[in-house]
Amino acid sequence: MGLPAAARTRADAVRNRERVVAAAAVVFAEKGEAASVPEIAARAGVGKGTVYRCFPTKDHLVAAVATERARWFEREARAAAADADPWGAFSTFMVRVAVEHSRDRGLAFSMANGFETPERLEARAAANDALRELMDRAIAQGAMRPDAEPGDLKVVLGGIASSLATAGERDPVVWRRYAQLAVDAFRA
Amino acid sequence: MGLPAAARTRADAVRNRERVVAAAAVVFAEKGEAASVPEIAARAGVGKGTVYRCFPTKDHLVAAVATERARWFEREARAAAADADPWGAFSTFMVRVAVEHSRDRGLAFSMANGFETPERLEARAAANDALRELMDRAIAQGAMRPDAEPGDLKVVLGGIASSLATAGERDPVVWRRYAQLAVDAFRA
Amino acid sequence: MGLPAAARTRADAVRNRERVVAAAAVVFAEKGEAASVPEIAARAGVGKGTVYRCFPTKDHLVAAVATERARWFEREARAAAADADPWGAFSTFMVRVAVEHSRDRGLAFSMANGFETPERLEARAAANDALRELMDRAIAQGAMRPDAEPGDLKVVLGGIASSLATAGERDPVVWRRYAQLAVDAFRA
Amino acid sequence: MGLPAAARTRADAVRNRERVVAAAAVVFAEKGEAASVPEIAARAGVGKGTVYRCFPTKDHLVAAVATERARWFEREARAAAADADPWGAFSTFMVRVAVEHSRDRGLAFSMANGFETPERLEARAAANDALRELMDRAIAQGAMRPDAEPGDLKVVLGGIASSLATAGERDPVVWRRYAQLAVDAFRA
DNA sequence: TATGAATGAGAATTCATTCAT
DNA sequence: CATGAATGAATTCTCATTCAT
Repeated sequence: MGLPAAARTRADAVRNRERVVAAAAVVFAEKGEAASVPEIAARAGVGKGTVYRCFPTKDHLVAAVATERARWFEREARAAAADADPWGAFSTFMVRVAVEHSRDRGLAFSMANGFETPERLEARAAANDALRELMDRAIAQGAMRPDAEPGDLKVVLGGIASSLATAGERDPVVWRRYAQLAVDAFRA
Repeated sequence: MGLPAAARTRADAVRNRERVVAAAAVVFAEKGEAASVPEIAARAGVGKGTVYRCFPTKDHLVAAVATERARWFEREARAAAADADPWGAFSTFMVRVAVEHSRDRGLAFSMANGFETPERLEARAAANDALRELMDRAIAQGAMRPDAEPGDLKVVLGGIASSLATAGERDPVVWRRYAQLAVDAFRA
Repeated sequence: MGLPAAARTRADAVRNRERVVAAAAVVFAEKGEAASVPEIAARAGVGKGTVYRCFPTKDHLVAAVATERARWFEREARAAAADADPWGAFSTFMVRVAVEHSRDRGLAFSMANGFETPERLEARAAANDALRELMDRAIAQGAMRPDAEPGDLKVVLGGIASSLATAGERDPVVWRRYAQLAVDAFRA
Repeated sequence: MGLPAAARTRADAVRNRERVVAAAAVVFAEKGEAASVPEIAARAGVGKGTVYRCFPTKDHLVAAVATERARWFEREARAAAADADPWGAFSTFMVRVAVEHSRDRGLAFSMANGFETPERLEARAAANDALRELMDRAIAQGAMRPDAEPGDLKVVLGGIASSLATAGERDPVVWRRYAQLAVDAFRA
């Protein structure tokens, strides 16, 4: 009873899709651009074919990872916005993102590569909006330089992330330090 | 003529080595990680075998390019140090490095990859010293945050570079803007 | 309603089988050897599993298409036999078959490939008989070479068909020309 | 002394190239379109890479086989032209070609597939010229239908060949019979 | 010593076929 | 039964590296 056959079958498929995306995130984190589909499939515990069933192309898989990341990014921005102090909110957000980067070396890679699917564009736009709100408040407060833009943050923080990720830095303390450096770059 | 055979041979070898490194720099600049040994050899006008005679591995070749870059980095730092104003010197240096990055897509790549040869380590150390001098003067002047270190610069600027390089940004004006952002991160 | 469950089910199965064969014929006609099971299933509006329920192997499906073709072949031969003039009947038949080939790129393929099922053998034998009758009358009339056999026709016409099909020739006028050439090969 | 280094090295390469083409001809003869590069390489006793070194694409390899065939075709036509009787020459040529087909099942395939390289086009044009001469003489003699063209022969004979090849017919007697049938199709 | 031919591991991708739902 | 998700063998092609000439 309950669900139609199609929906039930999908439970499995969706679960596999998620496993593939998760495995891809891990492998990208470890190998960067050199990650191969066979390895991702192996890590996910599925056959290569399954990966290609979910994602027509490797780039689509990268895009899926990136989309997931953009959504997480937005959630963090919205959560940070709860802070009453605009500059504090921004600062907190940056540090949180940096620390997450220290946990997932693939974050930087996946955010910079892959096919631009509609979902990805949408997720990115939403994240951008959330971030802009965060920044606009800090600018209105007078704490942030008036010409700052969300894109700047992606370049500066994303760059730092890829730099530390490449260097293999895993200590969150270090990441925090650089997040602060990045935050300072946005001071009024 | 005048020279003994051995000397002539060695002269040839050195010249070949240089040609290969130069060609590699160009190809890495154009193709980034996707540069292949055959293409580098062709650009250098030598056979693949010659490349492998000079460098046991592709990674050693990357290291040679990176070494060259580190030396250039040092030269730039020493040149900037000529400026009487410490903070101005630092700022100039950053912008120059950033603009060079905008011209050479392979710079970020070669600085982050490849085997760590002794020459490379040495060149890196020398560049580091030059940079530290630049920064120490700015700190003494009171313009730069006291806890800044050369490594920070590599993370911040190198990160921005890899970020912009990945995005395919070629406009030096944009690079300059981000260089300034990076400079500001070091303000006292 | 009125019918017992088993009968209804079987009716469904038969209908599915027909849909699959029809779809396969269309897809073979369009793509030739490159036709894939997924595409055939999609065109038939059924799942891949259903195709494999009807036909244990892709080759069995090809055989089914070929069987259909053999039956059509027989019908054409019988229809042509209605012509009072034996040689005219033969000639008409050849041209009709050739023109059909020009419309269906998969005809030559399906007639030359696939598993040899009993139905297929039977259909082929029936077609052969019909053709032999057509030819025997032409031989008796004295218009056709006495040693001609149905198999000859398959070689000559089928060969021309595969030749033109491979070349991608779609103009029925051209096919007609070659049909005439083939007919002449059988002149007494 | 004697040859420059480049020419000497090439002796090996040329020999390999020929081995690859020969192996390809054999494998195409056996498997038709289904022939794979790894199998061809194995048969030639070389690595896959060597095949791709000689031929940038599988289609280029097919083209090389076809080019070889076209040259052989021309030689046969020129040889047959030595016969004083035009119709006899034509007839002899057809039979010879047919019998060769009976020995090499890949002939038909390779003549109908693959990339159109300049060499191939040239070889084909030359074969065409030789054939046209043969046919023009037979037409002038009054033995051949005046509208016959070299292209017709390719369709008719090539078609018969692919038909017999597909059927796996290896008996030269049978091929001769069909060659005669084909010849008759060109009678005035 | 320089060359580039040869090699083969490995990557992306497709598709016939099986099987859990 | 029907479905389509999963599988993995096979294919084409690339490229770092070795080695005969």
